[in-house]
Amino acid sequence: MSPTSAPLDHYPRPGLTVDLAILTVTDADTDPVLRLLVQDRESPAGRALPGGFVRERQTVAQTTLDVLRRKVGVELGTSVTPRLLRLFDDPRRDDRSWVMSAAHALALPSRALTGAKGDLVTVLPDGSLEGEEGLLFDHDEIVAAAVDDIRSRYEFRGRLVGVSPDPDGFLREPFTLHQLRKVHEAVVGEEMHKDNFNRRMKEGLEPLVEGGAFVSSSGLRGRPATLYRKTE
Amino acid sequence: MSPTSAPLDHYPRPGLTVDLAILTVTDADTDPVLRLLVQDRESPAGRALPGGFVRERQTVAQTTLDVLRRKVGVELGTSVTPRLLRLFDDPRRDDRSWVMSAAHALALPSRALTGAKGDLVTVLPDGSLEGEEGLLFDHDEIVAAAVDDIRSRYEFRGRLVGVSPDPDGFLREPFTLHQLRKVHEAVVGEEMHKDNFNRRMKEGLEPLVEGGAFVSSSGLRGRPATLYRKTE
DNA sequence: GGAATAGTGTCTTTCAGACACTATCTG
DNA sequence: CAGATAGTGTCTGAAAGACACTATTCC
Repeated sequence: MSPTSAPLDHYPRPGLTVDLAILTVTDADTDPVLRLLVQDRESPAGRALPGGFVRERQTVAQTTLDVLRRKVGVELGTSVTPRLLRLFDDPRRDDRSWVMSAAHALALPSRALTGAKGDLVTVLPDGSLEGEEGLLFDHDEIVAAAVDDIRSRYEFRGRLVGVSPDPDGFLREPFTLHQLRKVHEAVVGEEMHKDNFNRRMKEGLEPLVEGGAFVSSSGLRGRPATLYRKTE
Repeated sequence: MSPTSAPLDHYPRPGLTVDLAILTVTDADTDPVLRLLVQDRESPAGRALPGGFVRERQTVAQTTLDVLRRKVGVELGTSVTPRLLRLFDDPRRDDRSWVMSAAHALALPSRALTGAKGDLVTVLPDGSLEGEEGLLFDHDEIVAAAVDDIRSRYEFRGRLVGVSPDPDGFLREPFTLHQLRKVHEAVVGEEMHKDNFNRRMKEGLEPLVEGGAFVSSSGLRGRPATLYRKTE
């Protein structure tokens, strides 16, 4: 960064926005579905991801919180951890001005999105959005990158690579292994073997055995399942 | 990106620079060593990575080529593929102006860096730079991220994860498995088992058997090694 | 008892890690 | 021949995939 000559501000600068692909899992404890927040826009009319400019001397993290508050209508603490996907830098991507987008993926539990402006659209197993024709700008690309990103964190890729039980806190603790598996299947879009899944997940979990903490998870019949919470 | 209201250019914009952690392997075919390009600077005096501002309506890729030409003194085609590491966005990281850095890692064969301005500093196995006191700005962080990045692409992480033989073209084809292993060891900073390494790498290679294409690789004595080139 | 769900045991396959051996060259 | 390097064969252990079985509940 920074040139060897003195004047730093003599050249035109790009506008910089933060666009957020906000992913969540609705009904995580009963019937989990991976969904993405999409909003309506007016100036270029259509559907798009929430986003906003990085204001003076603000960071990307601050801008993320700002977008969540002003555009999404959700107040969140600093526990939010957006993941940078790519920098979208085609100078013609917005014909009104020279604007780059720092595209981020953000995974939030659905309870953090109650009352959020926009629609939670189902992400289909092939990664496309149910019922969406095509988003504005290059936002379809951002969505594809965000879905790839979250799936790569939940898939059993390779073997040694550890997959933590519920890294994004979609489920409220404690939860059963059945519930956890259904969440993972919703995110990845593929079914998983019950026994193998449980075997691997148990390493990052500890059972609640205090006073028969069991629950008849998915329905009415059947043996009650052990409740777990994350270790550490 | 883009707000719902009309005026787009009314707010201050950040300067945006591209900083390059240029990694290479010197003497790839004889005695490979992982090195990083570091330059002297004057305005803040010290050592730093090459970098430069993104000029009007330019892309990151164009800026990368521009930095390579003007700051490094190397002319390269569009085959260059920088990898975005992080966006360094602390508003105080440069006290002269509001400047963000899109930090990129770039792996180049040493022959592409002949005559480059700056020093090729050895990257030690622990990831530090031999003989460097500390780079300007947050460039030490960028170096750490770049070394992690290239190592993650050469390590055998997990099992199924394929590691391609020479993704950055450090070696000129054809090469022996011995040469290839020494290059991987130089990048990762750890020794590897000869037999296991060969077994895995052979999947991405095909032997040259035309007319006894053998070479006495690492020295003078011993059985000559088979030469390989990458498949596809 | 029967249906439904939870949980365990274990066999097979795959592949990394490790070791030992054979093969082919130079001097 | 000895020394050096290239290359192969094979055993072991860890972990995933798959299947079958047992356990506990509600009806």
